[in-house]
Amino acid sequence: MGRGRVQLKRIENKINRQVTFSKRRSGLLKKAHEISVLCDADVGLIVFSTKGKLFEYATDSWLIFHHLLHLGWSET
Amino acid sequence: MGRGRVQLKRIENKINRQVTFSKRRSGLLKKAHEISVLCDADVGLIVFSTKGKLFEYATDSWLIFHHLLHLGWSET
DNA sequence: AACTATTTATAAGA
DNA sequence: TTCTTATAAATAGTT
Repeated sequence: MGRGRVQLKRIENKINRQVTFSKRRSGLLKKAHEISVLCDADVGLIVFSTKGKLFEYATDSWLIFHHLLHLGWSET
Repeated sequence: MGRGRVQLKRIENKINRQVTFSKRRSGLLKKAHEISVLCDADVGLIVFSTKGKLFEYATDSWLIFHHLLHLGWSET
């Protein structure tokens, strides 16, 4: 989107990478919220910056946990 | 987007909700992948359909796990 | 941090 | 349910 095409490769310029990260993180969290509301779906999203800072969205951690258990992840 | 404005509320029509879920899930996974590549970020995304079917995207589960440990989630 | 020119996502429709 | 198209929304580059 925007004024140029997106090349799906790491943005080498550090400033540009940080700015894009901030913009797209915001958009991603918004869309995670929208699909959960519109489609009544459980969603869990975690995003880490290069520096290890955590950003997350979750509809209901426990529902997701129960889903995972049902899928057989209890032994992990 | 599309031919009408989005009302942020549960789509009552089951067919429309399923169609929207399928479309938006695809878009969300794509954007999760894009931000991870463009911004060199670790991302974990899980989406459950109403029926409990799992869809997911993760850059590297172990990296995320290590991030979580660093944040003090080791006791959960 | 705001602004827009464009690209991208997608709601409806076929 | 896959393809198309009009339009809304996201966002890349700019200021």
